[in-house]
Amino acid sequence: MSAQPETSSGYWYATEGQRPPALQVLEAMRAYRAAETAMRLRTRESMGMGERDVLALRYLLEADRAGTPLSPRDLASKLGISSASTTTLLDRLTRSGHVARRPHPTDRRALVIVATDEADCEVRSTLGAVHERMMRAARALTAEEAATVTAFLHAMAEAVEAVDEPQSKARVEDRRHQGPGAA
Amino acid sequence: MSAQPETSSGYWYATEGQRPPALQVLEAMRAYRAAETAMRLRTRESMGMGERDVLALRYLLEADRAGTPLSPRDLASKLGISSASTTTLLDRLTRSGHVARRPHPTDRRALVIVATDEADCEVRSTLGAVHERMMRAARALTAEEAATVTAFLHAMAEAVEAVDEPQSKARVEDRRHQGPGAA
DNA sequence: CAGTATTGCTAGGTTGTCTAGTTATCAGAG
DNA sequence: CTCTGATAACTAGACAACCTAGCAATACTG
Repeated sequence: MSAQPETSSGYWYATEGQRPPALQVLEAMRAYRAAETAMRLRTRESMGMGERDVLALRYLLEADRAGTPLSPRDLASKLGISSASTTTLLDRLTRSGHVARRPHPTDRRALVIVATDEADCEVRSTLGAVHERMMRAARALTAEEAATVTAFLHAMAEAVEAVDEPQSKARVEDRRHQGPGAA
Repeated sequence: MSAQPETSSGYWYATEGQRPPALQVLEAMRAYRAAETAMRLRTRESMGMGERDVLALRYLLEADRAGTPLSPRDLASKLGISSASTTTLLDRLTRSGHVARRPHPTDRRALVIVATDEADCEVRSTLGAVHERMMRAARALTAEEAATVTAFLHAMAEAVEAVDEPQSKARVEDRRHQGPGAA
């Protein structure tokens, strides 16, 4: 976690005891990410399921609430896994009592996956509190602050999303020598 | 993994005129997380390795730069995996030429893992640009804005971290007993 | 009604993780 | 110095979750 200063920037705040605000921000991002990852791990363990199962359950609950239940196909595309994996995932979730397969009202070869009340309660008890706390923190911001944070997060998402890939997923040897020296 | 936030949000506050800023913030958080997840997936595929391998490589490079190289044991605890998994992980990374096992200077049963220059270049070329863009976005903030964002992120991390309240496990009877990743 | 597309499931194979046990080395007690 | 327990990394075997390929049932279309 060494946040070393950019040598090119030349500014260094060591004597003031304060580092450049930009570094503090990025470090806060990292800290949040770490905290979230840890939370996910705890959830995963507490519910005795894998990461994907939790995510699938969240999608299902969300869809249930929205009144647009999901089929295994929808779930597969949302999760980015294959149809076969979705079948086994639903087997797991069905066996553990979190979801149920219902026949599709109009398409007799399709299914509708519904989350059980137990799953709803369980997810709510583990993730609802977290969401509530996050919401509280977000509500504590003034409108201006919220706008600042939102804009920044969008900028970050854009920064992460913009991938200029001069090289495709070809072999690695091709780009072993181009160090952008951007550090 | 682009979803429906734009449509739903636009649909939503079109009549209201203003949506609660807190919701916008939380949605921006979600959007950022999705973008980052997608980026990780791209990186993972571009480098032809698993998620953990990339993370391990980042830890190793970071430690190398800090002058405090890691042993397999350190890596295992940082990654939260077992000693055996670490061995196979190092086998993979060694075989692909990303790291090398060196003898520990003082402890003859221990090892020191060093990342190769190729790995350094590779990670820099894939993640360096992203980091640079993030840094630019962070630097674009005024000191006040940065303070706001930092404080908010810390609040969020705290919200996510404090999850140790008693959960009702009443409905949980048929869960697995040996969850993956159990420490 | 025939032909194609789609849905979910099954079979077989790959990968990454785990637990348990082994070997080599270290550190401390006698 | 030697013996004993702890530690570091590795090996072996098993398991969970994913994938691709292919199948039966059903929907849609000409």
